[in-house]
Amino acid sequence: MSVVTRFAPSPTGMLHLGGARTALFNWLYARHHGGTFRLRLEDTDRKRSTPEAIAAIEGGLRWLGLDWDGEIVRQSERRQRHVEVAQALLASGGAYRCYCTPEELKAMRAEARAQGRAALYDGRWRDRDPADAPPGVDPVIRFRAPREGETIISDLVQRNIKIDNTALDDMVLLRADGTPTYMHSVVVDDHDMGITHAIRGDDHLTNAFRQTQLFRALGWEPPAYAHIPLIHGPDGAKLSKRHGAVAVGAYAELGILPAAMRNALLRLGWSHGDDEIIDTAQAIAWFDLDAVNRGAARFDMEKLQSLNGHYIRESADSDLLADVVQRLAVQHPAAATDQARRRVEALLPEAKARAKTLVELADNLSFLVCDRPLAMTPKAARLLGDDGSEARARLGRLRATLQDSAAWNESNLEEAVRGFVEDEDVKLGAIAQPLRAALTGSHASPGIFAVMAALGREETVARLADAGD
RNA sequence: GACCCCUUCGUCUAGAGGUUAGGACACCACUCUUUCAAGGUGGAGACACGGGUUCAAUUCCCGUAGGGGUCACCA
Repeated sequence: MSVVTRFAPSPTGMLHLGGARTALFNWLYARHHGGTFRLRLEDTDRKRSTPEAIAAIEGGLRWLGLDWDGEIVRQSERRQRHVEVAQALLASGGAYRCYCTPEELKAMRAEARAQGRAALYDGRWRDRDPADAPPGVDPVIRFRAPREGETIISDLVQRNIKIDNTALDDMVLLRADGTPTYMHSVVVDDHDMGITHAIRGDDHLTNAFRQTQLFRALGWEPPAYAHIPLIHGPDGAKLSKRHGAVAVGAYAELGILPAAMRNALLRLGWSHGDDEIIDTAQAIAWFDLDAVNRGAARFDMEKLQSLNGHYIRESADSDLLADVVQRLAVQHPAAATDQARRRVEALLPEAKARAKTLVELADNLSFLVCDRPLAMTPKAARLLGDDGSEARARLGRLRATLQDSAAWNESNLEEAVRGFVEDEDVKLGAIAQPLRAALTGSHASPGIFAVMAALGREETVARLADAGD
C-alpha cells in the first residue's frame, strides 16, 4: 500500500513554525516512501477562515519548498459528504440527536469541574425518547461513543497509548445549524482521501482516540498516527506571538534560506546520529518516524542562524545576487544600477563567509553602493586620525601610486599595496586598516584587495581623495 | 481539577545494563590573518530527585517533583 500523508492546517492565521515542521515531516515521510503528500484546508469554521491565511499557508509551503500532490482539498467544499455520513450514522443508531442548550452544557461542565471531574457531556440525550424534544430547538447530532472498555491507538511516535472510554464523551458531529464539525470532517476526509499516515502535532493526541472510535463505528480503518511533540519558545512555553518571529514568512524577511529552515526544523525532535548538516536529499533518504523524539523541543534562533550561515556559504553567487541587490535597493536606490550590481557580484564570494543571514550579507555590502563622501563609523574615524595625520598622508601617497598602476584586479592590487608598504617601511597592517576605513567607512569588511577590485579604480581613488591627505 | 505525554551539558540531541556519557549551537582560550567573519585546535558544561531489580543503572520498574498537552455546537 502506497503511503499517503497530509498537512491539514486550519486557515485562521499565519503558517507558524510548528505547522511548518508538521508539514515538513509529512512531506519527508511521503517522499521517502515514494508516496503522496496532500494539502487539506480545515476550514469548517467559516467565520475564522480567511483568504489571507490560505495565501500565507500556500506561500509558506512554497517558500519552504514543500510541494503537495494533487488539488488542495477544502473541507468546506465537502460538507455534503460529511453530512451524509453523519445522517447514515444517525439512521443506524451510531449517533443521536441532542437538544441541550448552550447554557445547559455550560452548567454541566461547571458542575463536573466543581466535582473534580473532566468536563464531559454526560450523554443525557443518548437514550432519551425523541418525543421529549423541546419545541423550537434545533438539535446537534452526537456520536454514540462506546462507554465501556478502552480505546488504544498505536502511535508511531508515542507508542501504544490507551485511554479508558469513560474519559471520552459523545462528541458533536453536526452542529445545530447542520454544519459538520472539524472532528467529524477529519475522519471522513482522512478516509475518503485514503490517508495512510496522519502525522500531526501532539495537541491532537486526545483527538486521535475520538477519531479512532468514529472510524470504527463507520466500519473504517483509521490511519496510522504519529503525534509529534510541539515546538516551544526559548522559555519552554508553547510557541506564541510573544516569542517574536513565529510565522515562517518572518524568517524569509530576516534573510533565512529555506534550506536552512528545513534543516533546522528537521533537527527539532528528529535526529540521525550525530549528523547536523542534513540537506533535503539526504533528509528524504534518512527520514523515518521512529527517530522522532517524544519530548517538546525549544526553538533556537542562534542555531538556525549558524545553519543559515552554512547554507549561505554553500549557495551559488548567482542564487544570492538578486536577493541581496533587492535588499540593498530598499535603502540605497543606487543599488539597482548595473554598476552597483557588478560591484556586489564581485564581492559576493568574499562576503558570503561573513554573514549569517541575507540581511547581514546586504548590510556588509552596503558600502559598495553608498554615496560619497562615506559616513565613517567612530572606529573608522579613529583609524584615519585627524586631518593631516600620518595615516591620511600615507593614504594620499598610496592614491598616487594606485592612480596609474597596472591592471585593476585583486592580485595586482595586492602586489601594488605590498610593494608600497615595503617602500614606506611599514607593516601591511599600518596601511590596511586606514585604507579599509577610507574605502568602506568601517573597521571591518571583506578582504581589502577584493574590496578595491570590486569598487574599481575610479571609485577607489575618489574615496581615497575624500579621506584627504 | 481529571485524563494523557515528557525529563541527558544553557539549547538541540547521540547513546548503551559495565563508555573518559559523544556531537552541534552558544560561551571561553589559542591558532590562521590586513580587519571582521569563516576555518583549525583545545576548554568549561548534563544523565531532575527518591526507592527498588541487578554483581553492576544515567539506561529496566515504581514513586516524587517539574514541564507540556487535552478536556467547545474552535480547529
